[in-house]
Amino acid sequence: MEFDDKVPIYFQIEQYIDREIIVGNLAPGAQVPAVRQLALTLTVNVNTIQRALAELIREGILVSERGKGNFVTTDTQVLAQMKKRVIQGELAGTYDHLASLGMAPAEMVAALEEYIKERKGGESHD
Amino acid sequence: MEFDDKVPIYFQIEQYIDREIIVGNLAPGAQVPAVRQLALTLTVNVNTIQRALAELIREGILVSERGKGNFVTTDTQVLAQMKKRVIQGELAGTYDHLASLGMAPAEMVAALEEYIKERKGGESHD
DNA sequence: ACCAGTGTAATAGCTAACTAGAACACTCGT
DNA sequence: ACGAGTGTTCTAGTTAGCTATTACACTGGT
Repeated sequence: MEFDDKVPIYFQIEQYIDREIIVGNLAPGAQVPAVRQLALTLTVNVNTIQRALAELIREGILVSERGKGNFVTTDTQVLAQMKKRVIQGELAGTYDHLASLGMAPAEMVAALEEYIKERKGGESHD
Repeated sequence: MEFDDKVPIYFQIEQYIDREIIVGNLAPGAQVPAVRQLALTLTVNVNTIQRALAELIREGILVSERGKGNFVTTDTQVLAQMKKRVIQGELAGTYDHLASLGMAPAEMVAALEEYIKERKGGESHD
């Protein structure tokens, strides 16, 4: 997996797992791949995986069962909150940044629409 | 100044100065505050300021004149490019993140509009 | 009882980011 | 020539993040 070297890997892994859950690749109650397996897949050290998972466990997103594995919580309330938090966080960051560039809310929407349009036009190559 | 401890301070300073230029607080040709002054204002070390400025100088956004100071370039072309790059980068990040959550472009626009609406409603407190 | 698979913890070492402090180089006004 | 203000460079030390490696603890199947 590729990481942005501007932000801690353990944090990016947290976000990665959040997304896997939101998208549905990891359903409520499902077992998360073993830490050693994740370490291989993401090509990072077990300790780094552990650090990411520890935070998710602390938040109640994951539940750890020693000797068995780590599992996605079945508390859909918690998962729904997490999803909302992730999306709101994304939008809030964009909003704040664009606002600090002197952009009005309406302009932000317009800019996003414009960006999407441009992106659709020229995404054949890569 | 407050920093996000998830990303290097020198990088956040780069972005801060980019924004000051885009907004117009730092006009083309204007002198940037002295490094020691910036260090005080932003409560970081001179070396950290230097590292941020060095990158901006490398990019041609700033021009360094030893003994005189650092100045915003008068090359409006470079500044326009920088502005576009900053805004596009912002939108691209949001787009990619939301797309990885399984969101379609139209939904992103809707989510942003929704967020703006909610924000307007409850931003009296703080 | 054993073993394979799992999570957990601890140690040691590396590097990037940041800080502190000092020294150096240049410009301008006097 | 000097001094104040500026950028530039260097050394030393701290901390956070990551890696490598090892050991420990628990579960479930045989």
